[in-house]
Amino acid sequence: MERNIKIVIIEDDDTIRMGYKILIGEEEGFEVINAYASVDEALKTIRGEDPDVILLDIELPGTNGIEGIPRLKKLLPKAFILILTVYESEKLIFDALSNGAAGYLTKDTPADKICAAVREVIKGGGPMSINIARIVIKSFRKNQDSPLSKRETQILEMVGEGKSRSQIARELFIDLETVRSHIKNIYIKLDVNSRADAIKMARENKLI
Amino acid sequence: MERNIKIVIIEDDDTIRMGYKILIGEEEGFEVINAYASVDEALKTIRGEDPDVILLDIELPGTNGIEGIPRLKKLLPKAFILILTVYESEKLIFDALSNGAAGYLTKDTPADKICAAVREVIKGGGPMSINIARIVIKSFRKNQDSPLSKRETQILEMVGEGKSRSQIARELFIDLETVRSHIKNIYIKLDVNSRADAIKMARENKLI
DNA sequence: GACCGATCCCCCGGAAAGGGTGATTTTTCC
DNA sequence: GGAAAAATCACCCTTTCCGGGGGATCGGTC
Repeated sequence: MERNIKIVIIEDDDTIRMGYKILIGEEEGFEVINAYASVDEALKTIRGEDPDVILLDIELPGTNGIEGIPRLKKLLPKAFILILTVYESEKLIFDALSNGAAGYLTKDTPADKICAAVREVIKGGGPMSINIARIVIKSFRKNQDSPLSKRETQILEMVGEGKSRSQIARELFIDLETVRSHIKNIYIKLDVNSRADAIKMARENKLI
Repeated sequence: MERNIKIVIIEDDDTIRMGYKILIGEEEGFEVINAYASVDEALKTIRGEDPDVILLDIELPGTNGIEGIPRLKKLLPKAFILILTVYESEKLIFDALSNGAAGYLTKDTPADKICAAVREVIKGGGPMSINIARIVIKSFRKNQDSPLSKRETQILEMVGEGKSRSQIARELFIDLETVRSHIKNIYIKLDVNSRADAIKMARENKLI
């Protein structure tokens, strides 16, 4: 028989915290070794508990969940952090994942699905709630009706890589003046007059 | 009773194509209205078939799946495209999703899971195989042990937004010369000597 | 005391950026 | 087949920026 999966819960709402603790603890193969009401509290003693997975809320008193991720990771580099929250904003999801969260679940997830996600994360997966996956996929999607032509898009991408006009000209085997023309047209279409503004506008509208 | 979900399969391997066609067709509520061996073939007649979901392979003769996505989307803007492939490279996943794919499944997915993914996609979800979700999440993650200091990272991010030294200086309320020093130090640490190379290096290593 | 990070200062020359105004050719679309 | 859009190249101009070199100071940290 395999060792139980050790879980720590960090969640400020008493009812929810205790609910999860009981529900997940009942599951075969899981062991909830502790449940904290804040990251700050957890940081004091969590090291010795050496959990496999940390279920982490985002809205917390003191250090919030997003900021908590790197701190927890520092203490427990091998632990997986699973975000468990009501928030579904693109920015929070992005911040959580770039800070090192291994998965992102919303709070409407039933206990058995949470356990499935925990198992998945241990196997190297990246569990996400359905609606989160939708947002993540959407964040990749380019705007299908861009005002820019293919060539313009391509050149703007290169501008976004920090390349100079002459570098772009060399790489595309076209004249420096041609690159200039394209960039000028891009500026007109996006109604900007600098590289920085063009990049910003393009990223905001997912043109690149 | 609800209308059946209309599916078109585009897959070049005869065996796999027929297999999916039969297995998915058997499922309650699904109707496989056609199965093509290539995108080019499909583009000719798929419009009239008006499918709800297109299951699309990537490796195909002629137009490949990635290039096929925008073309299919153009004919059928309301259809969802689900990638079904053996490939798990970050670039392909990224390209597929940015071209407008609604989900990404690997070919080890059993037929009933494919059907579940189809239902999910129609409800606005973004189904992904477990291993794909892992790669997607990993693509967000920043390098936790960057050689750059916080300030340097911040400035490099701004460089990546196409901002000039003086613009960065203004926004951070520091001297132009200070920005210079930071950028010089970034160049030394990353062993580069231009903005473009610094951005490239930083993105490749997920420092920004 | 040594080291790093953040801040600021000076030199230099060449390259790059952006604005204006044009042209030609090829592609695409109806 | 003809109009529109896209892609290509040209030359005018001024201002700014870039990267390389050399420094200094101050406050932490180890």
